[in-house]
Amino acid sequence: MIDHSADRAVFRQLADLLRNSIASGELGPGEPLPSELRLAQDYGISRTTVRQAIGQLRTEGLVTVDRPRGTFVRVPEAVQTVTLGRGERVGARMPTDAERRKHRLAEGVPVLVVTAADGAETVHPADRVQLARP
Amino acid sequence: MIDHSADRAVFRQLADLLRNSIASGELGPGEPLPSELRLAQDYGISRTTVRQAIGQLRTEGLVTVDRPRGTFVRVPEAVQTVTLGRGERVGARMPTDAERRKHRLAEGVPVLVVTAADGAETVHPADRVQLARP
DNA sequence: GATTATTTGTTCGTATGTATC
DNA sequence: AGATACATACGAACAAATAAT
Repeated sequence: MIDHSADRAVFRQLADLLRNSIASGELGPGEPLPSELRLAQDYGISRTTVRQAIGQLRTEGLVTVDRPRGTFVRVPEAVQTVTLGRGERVGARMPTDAERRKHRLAEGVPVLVVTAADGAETVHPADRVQLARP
Repeated sequence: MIDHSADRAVFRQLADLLRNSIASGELGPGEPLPSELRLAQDYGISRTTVRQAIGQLRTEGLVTVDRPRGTFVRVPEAVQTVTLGRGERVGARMPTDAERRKHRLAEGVPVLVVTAADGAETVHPADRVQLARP
């Protein structure tokens, strides 16, 4: 499973394995990942390396951590559709730490930024909002 | 500058300091951050903790790393505006590791996902593309 | 061109804290 | 109370790539 002589870093290899398990449905939404200690023992690597791999998946928005219960495959949020006004433009970026706390955003979730004609910006959590052209 | 007795983790405090320096323009686009070793010495913390702070800024898309030259404040990309087709919807999410490499996306950059009426999805790098309602 | 110094990347180990079961 | 699990922080070592001498 893990190839220590490979070019790709061990933590990236583990992230790939876990990502594939999620993509294939082997690890479904809401299901827990094995604990960090368990993964470390199973693959014969340190807990530090396991945490790097899980950190990768967190930044990708694939898993959420409920400390100290465990790490779980993210469950998709209900998506609300917002209609775009005339002449509005849409961009996306990562929120800052302060924005994350303010809007209670999960890790790895971008924000949609809607810029009105007058330059006013509105921010929407990208895991709960989709924008539609009428 | 750093309060070890504070509630907020040391690496988050350092991330806040650096983020403020960037927001204020004290550290302008393209300018290098002090080296990890330098930051560790200046603030009397370990390099591990410095790396956590910089990792935070990387996931927020504020800095890019050019190894081993250093870590730099990100320079904004030229934005291309794409017009939305009729009935198309727009979402955003973080790219997977594979998508990042495929589209040569920098860290901390989300993708805009345009879903057509027939369900077909198109992906745009959010640092170079803005969507407009005609 | 070769060597050295610098800087980030990866990985290990250890310890302590905190919240949950 | 005790075990479990994630968070934070320290230290150390080596690799790899670039820059400087």
